[in-house]
Amino acid sequence: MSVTINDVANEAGVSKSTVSKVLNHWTTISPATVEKVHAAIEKLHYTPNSRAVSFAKGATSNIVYLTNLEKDTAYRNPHMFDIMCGVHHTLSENNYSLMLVNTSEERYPGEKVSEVITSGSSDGLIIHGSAINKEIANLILDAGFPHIIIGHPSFESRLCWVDTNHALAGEYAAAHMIACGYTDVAFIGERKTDYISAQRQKGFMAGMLDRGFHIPAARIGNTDSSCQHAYSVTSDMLTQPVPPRAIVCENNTLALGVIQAVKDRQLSIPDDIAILTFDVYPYSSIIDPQLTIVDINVYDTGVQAGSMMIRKLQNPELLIQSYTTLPVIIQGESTRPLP
Amino acid sequence: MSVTINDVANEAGVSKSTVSKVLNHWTTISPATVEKVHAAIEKLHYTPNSRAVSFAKGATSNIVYLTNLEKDTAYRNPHMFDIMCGVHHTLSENNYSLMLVNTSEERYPGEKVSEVITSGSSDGLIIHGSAINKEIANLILDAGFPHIIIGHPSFESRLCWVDTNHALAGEYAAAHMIACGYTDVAFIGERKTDYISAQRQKGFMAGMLDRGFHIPAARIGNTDSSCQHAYSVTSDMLTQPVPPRAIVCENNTLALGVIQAVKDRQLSIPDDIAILTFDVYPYSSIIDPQLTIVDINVYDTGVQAGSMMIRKLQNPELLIQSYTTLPVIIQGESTRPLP
DNA sequence: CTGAAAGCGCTTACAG
DNA sequence: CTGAAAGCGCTTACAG
Repeated sequence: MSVTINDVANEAGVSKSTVSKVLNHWTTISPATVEKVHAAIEKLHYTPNSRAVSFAKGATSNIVYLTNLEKDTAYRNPHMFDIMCGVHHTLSENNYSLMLVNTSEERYPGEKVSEVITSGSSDGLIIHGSAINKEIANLILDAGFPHIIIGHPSFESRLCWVDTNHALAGEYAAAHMIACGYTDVAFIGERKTDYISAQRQKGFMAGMLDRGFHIPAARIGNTDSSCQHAYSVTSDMLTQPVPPRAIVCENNTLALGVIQAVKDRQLSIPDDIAILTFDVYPYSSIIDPQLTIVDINVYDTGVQAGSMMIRKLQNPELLIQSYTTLPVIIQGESTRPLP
Repeated sequence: MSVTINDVANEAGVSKSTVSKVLNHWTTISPATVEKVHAAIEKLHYTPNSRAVSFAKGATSNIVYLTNLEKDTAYRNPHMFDIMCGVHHTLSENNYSLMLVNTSEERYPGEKVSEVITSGSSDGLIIHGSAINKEIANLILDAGFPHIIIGHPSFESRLCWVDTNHALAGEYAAAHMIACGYTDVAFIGERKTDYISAQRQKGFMAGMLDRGFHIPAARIGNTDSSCQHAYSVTSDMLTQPVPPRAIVCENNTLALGVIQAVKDRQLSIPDDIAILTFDVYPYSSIIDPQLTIVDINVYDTGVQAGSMMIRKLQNPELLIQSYTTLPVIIQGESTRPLP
C-alpha cells in the first residue's frame, strides 16, 4: 500500500541499495543517478519508513527529555518548559525528535531511565535538574549512555552537564548596583541551604567586595522563601537606624514581599530604595514598579544542552561540564543611576 | 552484546515464537511455559528492543503532541503545557510515549504533519488548538490518521476534537453571582471576535436570564484585551449613576485592570463591588484580593484527550466531538454571599 | 560507481 | 499448546 524503497528503485531503474545511498547522501553515487532517484522519489511521494530506518540503523534519531512532571508544573515551573522548548529547537534543526518522559510516576527510582536505555527507544537523554538522582546517574554512567544534565548535579561525578552560572548572575547584580551608585545594598535570599540562592548571594557579595564594598551580615536576610517572610525580614531591615539604599531580591516571589514592605513604610522605589531581582517570571510583567532583573535566558540553556547532545552523539567520549548561558540585565523602573 | 529474544528462548528452552507470545500475553501458552520464559527474562535482564518491535508490528506505541511552540510560550501560555502533562499522563499509563512536534518552524503549512503521517513515526496525533489549520485538517482526514484536536476547530469538519464548554463556564459564573445575591452584574470581556470570550459572555448572559435577570448592553464592556483598557472601561462603568454590584472578568489580565479601577475609586472588594474571573493563571495567586475563579481544569482536558486517543486507536471509526471537562468554582475573597 | 545479499530483532500466519 | 519460517523495509559490508 504505502510506497517503499523498492518502488522507488523500480521507478528509477536502480537497485534499492543505490536508493538508500542517495537517501543517506553517500558521495560515491554519480550525479546522474542521484538525479534519477530524486525524480522517482518526487514522483511517488516517497518518505522512508522511519520505523524501518531506526531498526536497520540501530538508532532512533530520537532524544528523551527526562523530567519531573507534576500536575501543576506548568504553572509552578514554566522555566522547565522554556528549557524544553530550547532543547526541542536545536534537536529539531538537527533532525532529531524529542520524547517527553516523566520520572514522577516511577515505581522505583531509575525505572524510566532503565527502560529508555535497555529498550533502545532513544539515542540520548537530556535530563532536567529536577529529575536527576544517584540511581539515574549510576545507570547512565554504567551503560555509557549519551546524556546531558541541565543543572549542575549536587554530587560529584563524571556526568555531563550544562548549567548557568548563578554566582556570575550575583556579580552582575552587584555590578549593576554599583554602576547606579548604590553602595549600601542588602540581599534578601532563600534558606541558606538553597543552592541557587547561595550561589547568587556569594557572587553578589564577591562582586561588591571586588569593587571595594563589604556587605555586613546585617544586610543579608534569609527567608523561608515565602512572600510573607520576605515582607517581615525587609520590614525589620528598614527599621534599622540606617536602612539600606538598595535591595537585591533572590527571586520574584521574595521581591513581592520586599516591595510591599517598602511601600508600607511610605518609601519610594527607586528614589528611597532601589530594587533588583533575578529571572523573568510569569508575573514579572505585572509587578509594580517594573523591576530591574538579572535574567538567565533558560531557553538558551536548552538550546545549549541540545547542541551539546548533538556533539556527544558524534563524539561519545566528550566530557562536557560547563557553564554556558550568560546572564543579562533587563532594565526596569526599580533602579536608576544616582544623579 | 545486548540480550535478544533468541537468548531468552535458549535460556528457557523454547522457541523465540513462544517467547514473543509470552511477551504479548497470548492466552494460548501453558502456565508452565510462561513461568519458564519469565524466569529466563528475569535472569538475563531482557528488555525487548523497541525499534525491532515497532518495525515488526508496524506501529510505534508513540503519539505526537503537535503544537505551536514559540520562544516564550512557556510563560505566555502555560496552559498548553498543563494540557500536555495531562495527555502525557494518560498515554504513559497506557504504555504510549509522547513526542513533541512544533509547527512554528515549518517551511510550509502542514509540513510536520505530512512527515509524521508518511514516515510512520507515530500512531496518532494530538493537536493543540494553536496548531490546527485547514491544511493539517485535510492531511489527516485524507490519510485517515488517528487524531484528537484539543479545542473546537473554527471550521466545520469531520475532525475529532475535545473541548471545554466555555459557555457553561459563563453559566457557572452567573449561577455563582446569583447564589451570592448579586443580580446587577457587569461583564468585561475581550474583543467581540474572541471566541472564548464570546462563549463565556453568552453563557453568562443566558445564565442570568434563566434566573430572571436581563443584562443590559451598558453592563457589557469589550476591551482590546489589555489591562489598561479594562481599567478605563471599568472606570467608565463605575461613574455611571448606578454602578454594577459585581463584575465578571473574562480573564486574569482584565481582572487586574478592573481591580485597579475599583480600588482607585476607593471602593472595596467585595463589599462594594464583587469580582469573579476565569481560569487559574500563573499570577492568580498574587492578585490581591484572591479572586473567585471559574476554573477549567485543563490538565484534565489533556487527560481526556489522551483517553480519547486510546479509544480511537482501538476503534478508528469513532467520531469524537465532545465537550469534556467541567468547570469548577474556586472560592476566593472577591465574592461573598450577601447577608 | 553500482548491485546482490545478508542482516537488524522482532511478530505472526500457518502447520502440526 | 508449540515451533519453523516468512516477512516487516531498510542499511551496509562486500564484490565487482
